[in-house]
Amino acid sequence: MSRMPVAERRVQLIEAALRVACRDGIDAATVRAVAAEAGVSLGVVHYCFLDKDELLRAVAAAITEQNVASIRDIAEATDLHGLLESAVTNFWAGIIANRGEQLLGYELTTTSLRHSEMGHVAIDQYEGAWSALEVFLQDIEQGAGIRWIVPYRQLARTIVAVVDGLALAWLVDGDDEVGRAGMLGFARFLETQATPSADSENADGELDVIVRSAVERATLPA
Amino acid sequence: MSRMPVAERRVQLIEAALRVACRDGIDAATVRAVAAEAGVSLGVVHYCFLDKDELLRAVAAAITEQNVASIRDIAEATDLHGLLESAVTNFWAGIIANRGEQLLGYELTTTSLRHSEMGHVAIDQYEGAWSALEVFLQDIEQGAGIRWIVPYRQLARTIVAVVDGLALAWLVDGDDEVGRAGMLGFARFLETQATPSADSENADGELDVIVRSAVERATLPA
DNA sequence: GTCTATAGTTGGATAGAC
DNA sequence: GTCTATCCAACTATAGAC
Repeated sequence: MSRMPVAERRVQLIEAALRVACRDGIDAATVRAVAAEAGVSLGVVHYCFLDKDELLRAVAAAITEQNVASIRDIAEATDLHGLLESAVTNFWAGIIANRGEQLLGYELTTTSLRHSEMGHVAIDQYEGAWSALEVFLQDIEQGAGIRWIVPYRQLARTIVAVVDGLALAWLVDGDDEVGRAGMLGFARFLETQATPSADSENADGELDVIVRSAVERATLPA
Repeated sequence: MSRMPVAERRVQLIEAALRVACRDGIDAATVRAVAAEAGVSLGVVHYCFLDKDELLRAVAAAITEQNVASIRDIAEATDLHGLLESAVTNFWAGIIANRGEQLLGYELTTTSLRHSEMGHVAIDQYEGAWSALEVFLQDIEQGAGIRWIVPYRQLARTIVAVVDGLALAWLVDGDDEVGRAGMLGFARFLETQATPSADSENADGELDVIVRSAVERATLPA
């Protein structure tokens, strides 16, 4: 464990803090617990980070980056329906596979909103998610040959809000299936927010989507 | 301050704890801080409550009851559109008027999900909201002469999820107007989940609603 | 019933040996 | 750079005086 460059040591400690906080909650992520998890002594943490809050901010940044990355990793598909369905399914699977991390995200948000030492953490979390989703929505327009009928940012905020709500409810009652159904229902709603783009290569198939959706009316269950 | 029945003293302490926690966050609601806020000495709190967690559980119950009550207090209106619009507007106003309490609700939820001592708090919060909304949805059916085309519970869960998501985003970025717009957009979506009931007294007017909504497509902004 | 005093823990941060 | 020892603050909880 000895003789390690500071930069490397920092990532080691951030990973240890992430493990502890995901497993036992943000309150359990004390400097002592993180040091023990990383197998280093107490002083090392204070040598690598100014104080506990700087360590927690680094952990929050790591989680946000991870969330943003998971938004980018979306399966490709030819039509809008299949694309949204697979995107939503994959995204939900990523959530329920990391309960501790998901919960930690909300703990970090509320902590940031209370304590000024945690400064911009909450804003960075949401700004990161909103921005990544804007890019994602633009990519879909290209890939599926559609145009969104509401502004990117507005739609991005809606997606984050619905996912947050479904994730919170799932954290509380643990019902995987209800959550998945809610996400799929939301995907159907999203279809109604798209219209075939003028320069679409397969405008006919896409037109079919928008017509169906207007008739069937999207059910947005949870 | 002296000579007060225990039951009365308990509500006094719960109110003090609520004030402190709303103002400074759940971590700041220590036994000491609550005692100081209530103007009693440290020992009194431990005399009225078994331990700190019992006090916090009582605070959580008070908040949940308050939330449930705010769901019941909904302005009356003749048609579905006006009813949903006023309900949503009033509800949102209640949220942004109590930022601290709203944030405390999420702090209590995450705390409950981590610490077994806080036991059923999170479940009680959501079960309470879901149940109250089920009753609300049934009342609307009577009042507006409609039938919901999805099960009560499912729709109730959707409402809680969307409100949670919008409230969280508002807590982070503080944009009252975007939040209000999101709520109103969601109200328009809810209209598409209703159909005129067979025994409606003014079936013609209600039919108009469902036809409009199917054509205009609900925009659910945030 | 109420208050003071204090026990017993925990955790952030630092000083100083190695 | 790393570890041990230690300080100091804040908190829960209780014991015992009044």
